[in-house]
Amino acid sequence: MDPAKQRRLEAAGWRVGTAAEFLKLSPEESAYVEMKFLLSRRLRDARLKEGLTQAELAERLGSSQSRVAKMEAGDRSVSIDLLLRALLQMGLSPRQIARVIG
Amino acid sequence: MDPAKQRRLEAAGWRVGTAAEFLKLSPEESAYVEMKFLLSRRLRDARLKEGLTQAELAERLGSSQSRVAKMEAGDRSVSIDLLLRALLQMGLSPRQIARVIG
DNA sequence: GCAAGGTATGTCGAATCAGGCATAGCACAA
DNA sequence: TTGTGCTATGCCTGATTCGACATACCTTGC
Repeated sequence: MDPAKQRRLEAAGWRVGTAAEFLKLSPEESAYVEMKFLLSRRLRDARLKEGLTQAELAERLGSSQSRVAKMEAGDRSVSIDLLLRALLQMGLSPRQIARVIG
Repeated sequence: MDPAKQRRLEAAGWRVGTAAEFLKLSPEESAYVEMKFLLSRRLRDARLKEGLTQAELAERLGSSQSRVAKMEAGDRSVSIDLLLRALLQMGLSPRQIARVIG
């Protein structure tokens, strides 16, 4: 957020902070959520790069369109395990995956 | 395995191969298992480096000694999610974790 | 030998996560 | 507008994973 906007909001009585602050996440929880977010975004990029729909990717993964949507959204019901398996299935190497989270 | 030993075994009628071959793992499955193994070994190293017993680490993680043993063994019942959370709890940064799997 | 401290293994009930279905939302062409 | 293709969301049910407990299995020192 740009500083000017933040000043305007705070002048209007709003408190401005990060999602982690709002949700009272510990540093470890924040890092976990961040890693998950990065992996989910990478999955979406990989799918779009191959010109696939969520349904097509789902079929390739042996899953469903709705689950792919949730994977890409970093939904609470999606584990990092699932994201990692999906990315490996998309042909990413462990090294490439490491670059995503590091 | 050293070549001489392999020759001896094969001369005795044994077939020699990798775990992945024996278990008929796809490349993706192999990579997944490998990542999990690397993470579990890193957790053990981190624990020993701090001079903790499994029980002490378990308490720090809000878990149990038996589960820590399984984490370090890369047991089937242990998810990569759990290993990642444990490593973050041990103070590793996402960057350090990336170096483990990459 | 055996006792103690640490680690591994098997099992359980509870919690979480999986895939799948239904359907809502959303953008765009006809 | 309506229809069509794609994506998002809510819920259900079964599978997996969780922490926990009991107990077996080492080592090491007595």
